[in-house]
Amino acid sequence: MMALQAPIKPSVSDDFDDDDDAPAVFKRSSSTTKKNLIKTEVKKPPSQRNDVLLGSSGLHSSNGQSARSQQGKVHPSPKTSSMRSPDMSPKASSSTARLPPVKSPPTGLKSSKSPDDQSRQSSKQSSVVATKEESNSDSDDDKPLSSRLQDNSGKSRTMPVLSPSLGKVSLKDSPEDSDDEKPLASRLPQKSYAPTSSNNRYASDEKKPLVSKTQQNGFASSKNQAKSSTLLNKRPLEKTTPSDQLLIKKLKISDASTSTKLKPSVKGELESDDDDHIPISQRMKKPAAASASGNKSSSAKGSMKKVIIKKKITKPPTKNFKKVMKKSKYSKSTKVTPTSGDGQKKWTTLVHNGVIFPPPYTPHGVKMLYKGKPVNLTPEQEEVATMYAVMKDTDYMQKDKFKENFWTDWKKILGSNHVIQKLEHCDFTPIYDWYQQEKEKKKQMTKEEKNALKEEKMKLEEKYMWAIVDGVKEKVGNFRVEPPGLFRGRGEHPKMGKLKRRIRPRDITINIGKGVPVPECPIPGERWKEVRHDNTVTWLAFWNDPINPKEFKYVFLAASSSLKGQSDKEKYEKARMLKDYIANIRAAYTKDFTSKDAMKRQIAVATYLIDKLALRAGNEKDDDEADTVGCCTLKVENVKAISPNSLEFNFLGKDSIRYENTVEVELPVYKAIVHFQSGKKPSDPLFDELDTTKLNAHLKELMPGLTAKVFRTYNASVTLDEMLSRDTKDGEVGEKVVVYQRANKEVAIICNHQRSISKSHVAQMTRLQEKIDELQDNMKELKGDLDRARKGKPPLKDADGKRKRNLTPEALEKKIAQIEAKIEKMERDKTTREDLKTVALGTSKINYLDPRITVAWCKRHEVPIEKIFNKSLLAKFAWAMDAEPDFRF
DNA sequence: ACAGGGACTTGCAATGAGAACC
DNA sequence: GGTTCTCATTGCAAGTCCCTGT
Repeated sequence: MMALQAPIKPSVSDDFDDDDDAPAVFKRSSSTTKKNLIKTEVKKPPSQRNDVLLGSSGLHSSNGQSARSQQGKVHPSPKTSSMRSPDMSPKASSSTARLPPVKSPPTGLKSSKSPDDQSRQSSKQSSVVATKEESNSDSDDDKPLSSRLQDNSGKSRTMPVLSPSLGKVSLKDSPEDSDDEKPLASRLPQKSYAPTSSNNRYASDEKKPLVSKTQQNGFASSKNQAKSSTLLNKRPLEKTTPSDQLLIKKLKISDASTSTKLKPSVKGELESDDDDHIPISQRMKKPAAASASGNKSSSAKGSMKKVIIKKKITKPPTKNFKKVMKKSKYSKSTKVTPTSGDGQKKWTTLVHNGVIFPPPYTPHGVKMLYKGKPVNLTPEQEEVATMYAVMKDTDYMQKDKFKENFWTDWKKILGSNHVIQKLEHCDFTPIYDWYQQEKEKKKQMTKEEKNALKEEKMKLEEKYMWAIVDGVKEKVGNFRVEPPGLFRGRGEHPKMGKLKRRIRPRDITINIGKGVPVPECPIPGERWKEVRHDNTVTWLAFWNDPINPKEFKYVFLAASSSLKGQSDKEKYEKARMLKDYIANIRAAYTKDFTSKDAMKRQIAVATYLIDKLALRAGNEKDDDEADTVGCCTLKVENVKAISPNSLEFNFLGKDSIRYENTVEVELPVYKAIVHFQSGKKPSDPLFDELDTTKLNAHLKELMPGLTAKVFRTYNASVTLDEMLSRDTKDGEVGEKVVVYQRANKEVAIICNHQRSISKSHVAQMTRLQEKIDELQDNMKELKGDLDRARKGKPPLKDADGKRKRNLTPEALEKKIAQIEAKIEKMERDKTTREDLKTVALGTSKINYLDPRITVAWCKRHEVPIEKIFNKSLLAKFAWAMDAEPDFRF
């Protein structure tokens, strides 16, 4: 509950500023999350991910290594899994060396009934397989990538896109639900602009359900459209074009032309907005369009137009307040501008209301015990004690580092003469119990009460939710200032448990358009640290992170905004561009595996790993962060060479998620790794000549704008595109969705996106099995009845001794068939669930899979887009909704 | 070259809300 | 109609990578 908030008093906070520095040394003992723990502790089976939590309870076992030593830490034995191959490039497989040989057959989810590991493993393999289909494998692998690649490229590529499709696109015939109005507006524009490829129709307001709109527009849903789409399934053959280059350039270029925007906003609009709302719809950046089409520049500019929409709002009664909108005056025009590059102008006018602060702390007065006796605490002291008390059943309480850091900070607030002298003698239970009660009370509130609260909160926050960027109303992402709390670092973070002090207005820098009113500081008597008018950045506000004052916390627009959409699109365009370069890049690094120049050799091998395994770049980290690594920071101990040519990886990556994988690599790579390791200690860097700056500088020579992370996007999207086109068969929508999920899962595995097993997983599986058993018994009985019925006998009595209805054999057969189908479906669910228990599909969907692949596939196969994208993804990917059915990554 | 500031993307977990279930 | 389950949304930590000043 809210109890935790603290008064704005500075006190707490200030003190801590300085001490961030925690001790440099820390041990990495247990892992933080369960996962981690587990991972470490348990050894898992083969699959890479292994890890996850199995049983663990949360204890941590610490291995106790010091940070530095950490390097030396030992990991559990790795398991080998097969790997997946990275590249799944379209054709893939074969050639790619990347892929490891797979042994097992691919198969889908079904197959995987096996136990987890297995399944997981299989899955990976499957991927591989897939790719390999043709397979062959190994041999090829070895071959020069280039060669393979070439193929790839040749085949699949499509470069197209550029042209916008005009007609097709969006249409939305369907009336919108509620707001027709809006939609129209939005739609119209699109069409009109058509040429641009993407126009975003963006929903204008987030408030409104984008979904609906999109849906409507959407393709799949409507038959008609669908049809049309189906027609074309062709994929463009075009090849790469210079356009790419342009694209790149554009990236850099600033868009000078900013377009016009419509009415710049006026001041106050936001506030007032009550009346208006609605946003804009479409905006898209034309740039995109442009990009797509090769020359973007010119066209882009020209095309802008603005649309204005007016709408009225219907304010829904309370329930939907969220959706309420008003008519908006801001419309969006399509403006050109790309914005990508840095230094470039990102906006012309920017109006917003700043940020909202958490409420001050309200003391609850519940006394904790010290050596069994109640203690009086000041509100400041109580606030921090409560933060700690509330974390009683988290894994953090098992960590000495957490407790130590907390104690250090809390002690400062208590003062040296306080009765409380040792954390061990503290008993926070009374506060914990009070907290649980509050939680319970909250849960018990009636719907009306809950709604009233919600509405109240909404009222308070509404004005902060929106910004007007170049005349268009856009949702703000995180307008709430982070409340004070105990820092929850992931993994063995040396600063876990430290007090994250309250942020005050004087910590915050506001960025807003010139000439518009500066947001009023919500806390009387205080003021902002600074007000800037920097239109080369997209943040609306920032403050220094209290835990690490060198870092910042920014307030940005929401993912659904056009600014974000634009850069998202650029990201994918860059990854698509890589398609045209990948063959040469692979050829080049393959050649350098044996270079005499050590740095070159390291760059080659690192690039290979990044390409093949989708590893992250691996920037250097400070000692006051969790000890995790990426490609460039791999340590000798993280890779084990297994003769004749396999590498076993085992390290903690981003978020301290363990990466475990054993892969067969090309012999020169194997030899190079062995060489890099020779004469080094386990904790020494594997790539001693390398860092991400050098690596990226090199990549940029191969393709403009290329950096290590582009490979992840590329491999993820290529894999999806390929699997979808290869595996989608005619059939029911549900089956197609399964194909999609399978591809999505493959990508998640490639990217090592994990999630912890839910607490109820086992119970759920058990329940499912029980149901299946029950159905099976049921079926057995029916079969008996069927036999009897065929012989003209009446059915036996049921378990309760009651008489059953006398059914005809036909009826019984039908019933049996139904149950069989049901059982089958449940078995499938069970497998899928088991299979996905540690795989997180969401991250790749949000960050790595080009939404146009999905949109095009949905159009081609008449799958409603809402089956794949939820409401927020639809909003985020509004820029991709008019992808042509034949779009290929 | 390089360290470090700075801006933005990516990622898992916690929350919350709605759907399914009993 | 309340409870449990699911899935979407939010929160914020943790990466990547660019850029600048020295």
